[in-house]
Amino acid sequence: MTPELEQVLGCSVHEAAPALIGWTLLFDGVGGVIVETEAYAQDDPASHAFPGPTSRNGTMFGPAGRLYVYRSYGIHWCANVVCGPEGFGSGVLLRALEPTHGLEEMRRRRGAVDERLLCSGPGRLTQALGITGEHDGLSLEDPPLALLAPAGPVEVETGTRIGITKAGEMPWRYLLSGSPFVSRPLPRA
DNA sequence: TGCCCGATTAACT
DNA sequence: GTTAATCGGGCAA
Repeated sequence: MTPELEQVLGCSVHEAAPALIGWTLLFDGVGGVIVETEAYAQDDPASHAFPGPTSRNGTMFGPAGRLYVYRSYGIHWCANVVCGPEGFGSGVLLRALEPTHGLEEMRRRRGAVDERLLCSGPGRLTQALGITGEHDGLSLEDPPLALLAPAGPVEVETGTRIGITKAGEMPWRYLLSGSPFVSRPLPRA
């Protein structure tokens, strides 16, 4: 792993989740800038890793820098970046991208939709990039995946997580400040 | 072996 | 604002 990536993913998930905002995620040359993430720690009741390793979440207990993909509601795929020490079982849920690469490809996969709806949600993001359960366990550093560092400083905002029923009050959702590409805006301050 | 439920989305009223 | 679609994991029996 590059030192740059190691610095972001090697630490606690609560540092890794905000640190990933502003990075560019590509799958087969298609993707964009990460504008929304959520942290899922191993001792978090809302995390898949909470009950311990299973056939589904095994990737979360592997080395950092890999992709954990699972099926949600029997319909959608959701993608996470595994982080922290190996065997720790924590990950960062990728919730939204600002599309920058392969816009045509994304529109083809998602149908003709507004640009800001292409990747504004965990299920939409995977559909637009073509990520499925087959890609569970792939390294973010090797093709077809790529993770590129932000060019400059990134301003990050914090909120509560979405769509979960346990520990929903924990402020472990992170957004690129002011981005119109997030899945849901922050509640009015 | 069966039942319930979810880190969601899109299409309704 | 509400609800159906849809399937694998986790837990009870």
